[in-house]
Amino acid sequence: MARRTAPAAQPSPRDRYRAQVRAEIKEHAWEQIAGSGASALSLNAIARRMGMTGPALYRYFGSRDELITALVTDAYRSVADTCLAAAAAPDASHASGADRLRTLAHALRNWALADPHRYFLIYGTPVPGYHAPEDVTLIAAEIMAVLLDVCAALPADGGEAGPDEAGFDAHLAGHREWDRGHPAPAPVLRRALAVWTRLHGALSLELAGHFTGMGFDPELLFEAELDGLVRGTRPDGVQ
Amino acid sequence: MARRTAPAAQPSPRDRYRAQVRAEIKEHAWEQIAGSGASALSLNAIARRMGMTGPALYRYFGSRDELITALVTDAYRSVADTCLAAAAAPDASHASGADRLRTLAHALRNWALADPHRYFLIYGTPVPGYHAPEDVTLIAAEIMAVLLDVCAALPADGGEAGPDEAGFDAHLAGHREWDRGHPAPAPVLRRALAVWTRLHGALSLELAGHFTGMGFDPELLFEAELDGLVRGTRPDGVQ
DNA sequence: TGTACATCAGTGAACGCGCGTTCACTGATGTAC
DNA sequence: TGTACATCAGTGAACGCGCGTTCACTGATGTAC
Repeated sequence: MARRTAPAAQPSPRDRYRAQVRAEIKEHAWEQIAGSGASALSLNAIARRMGMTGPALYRYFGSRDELITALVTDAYRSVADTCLAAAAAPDASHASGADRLRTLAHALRNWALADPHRYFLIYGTPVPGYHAPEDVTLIAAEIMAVLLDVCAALPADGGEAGPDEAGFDAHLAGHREWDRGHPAPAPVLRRALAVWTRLHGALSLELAGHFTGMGFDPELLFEAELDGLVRGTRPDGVQ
Repeated sequence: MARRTAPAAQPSPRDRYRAQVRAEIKEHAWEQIAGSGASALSLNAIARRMGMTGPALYRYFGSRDELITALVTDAYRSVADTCLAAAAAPDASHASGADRLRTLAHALRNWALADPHRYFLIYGTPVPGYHAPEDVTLIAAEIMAVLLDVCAALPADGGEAGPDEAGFDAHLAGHREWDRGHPAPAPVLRRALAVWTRLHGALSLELAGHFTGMGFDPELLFEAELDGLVRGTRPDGVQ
């Protein structure tokens, strides 16, 4: 009983080594993705770079797909942790909703800029034939929950919505299973979705290089969009 | 002189055949991209599907990269033509700026939904190591020009901009080489960029399947975002 | 209208390459008594 | 403390596969006189 044969027991040196090699494999995988994209990920190439032979990697990952799944899951975990940390920053409790949203957005942008390929592995072109495991949908829900919390803390949007905005609010009121029981009213849900899609829109075009050669600073565009989101669609919403 | 040896002369039967086979190769290429993604594009596989041998394709495309370039260029041309046609619709001259923007946005969405892989080939994860030819930057400029025209025709945004929005306007006023001489003031440039990034944000997340399982209708989200763009950031802007 | 020639689409063999994955194995590390 | 055994990381050979690309060629199509 105290023999530490239980699966969650203290890690043995061998376990420690395994975890370390697994991590090293993933690091090399990220480097390779950065250089040649996710679909060009090659186990043999990774092994070569690590001074090992290809088959050795099968001790650590059952297949190429399993490795990709681990990378995707790690990426999701990383962005979710980044968002959670930003929303729970030391001064978050004293901060206004607007400041919290700004902090969250900046954290997301910095995360994306730190490793664009990691961002695209999640939010970019879907890898054909690849289906994400269920874990990531849970992590994605964590991100949505944080986003909803922050948006709920924003000052209410005082002005009236446009017809299609109001229509979407009405629709959301009846299709909000995804909010996992969050008490926010439909306009807040819509605002959270707007935060997601607008920040992604500006960020992904920037990362993909669509603004290069246009001359303006993508960061300022991001800030301007964020400004609009913080202030709400109507100026009355300004606190 | 009249011997039609000039390059732009009437197409001979052989030229016609060449063009037809080239088109057929590209069609099969698109099918393959739809199934396995752009990076898995294989000349041999295309040839097989066409009942030919691999080397035969080298009569039509000098290399795999040349084929991809042709696909990218075609995709850009197609989306640009779609936008141009939408902006120049028969009733466009009588239509309000708001209606023209709606028409343009809907045309873009339909174009994207008709072939998501084509959309992602342009706006998705950059193909690593691939650099687009200069043609496409010219086509991209055409798209921006249409967008600027339509946005310039919108009723002015009556309300005052937020600090970061105003800051970006000031920045744009000094970094507008990309507008190719369009006379619109900076706020219009900003609005055009917002149209681009917001529609792309909603559209790309929808196409990538990030909304599946959330229960709401992505089209209504698109409409709501479009609503906000048409009405401007301030309600005073409503015509 | 008919013949000689040039053009060029497509073939088949071959090149070297890298891939994912399996399998039987060696040898080092850790465990049990 | 020492010996016998089990575990397991990593190797090397092999599997079948598909890839992009080249090359010399065949045979049909079109052109010129």
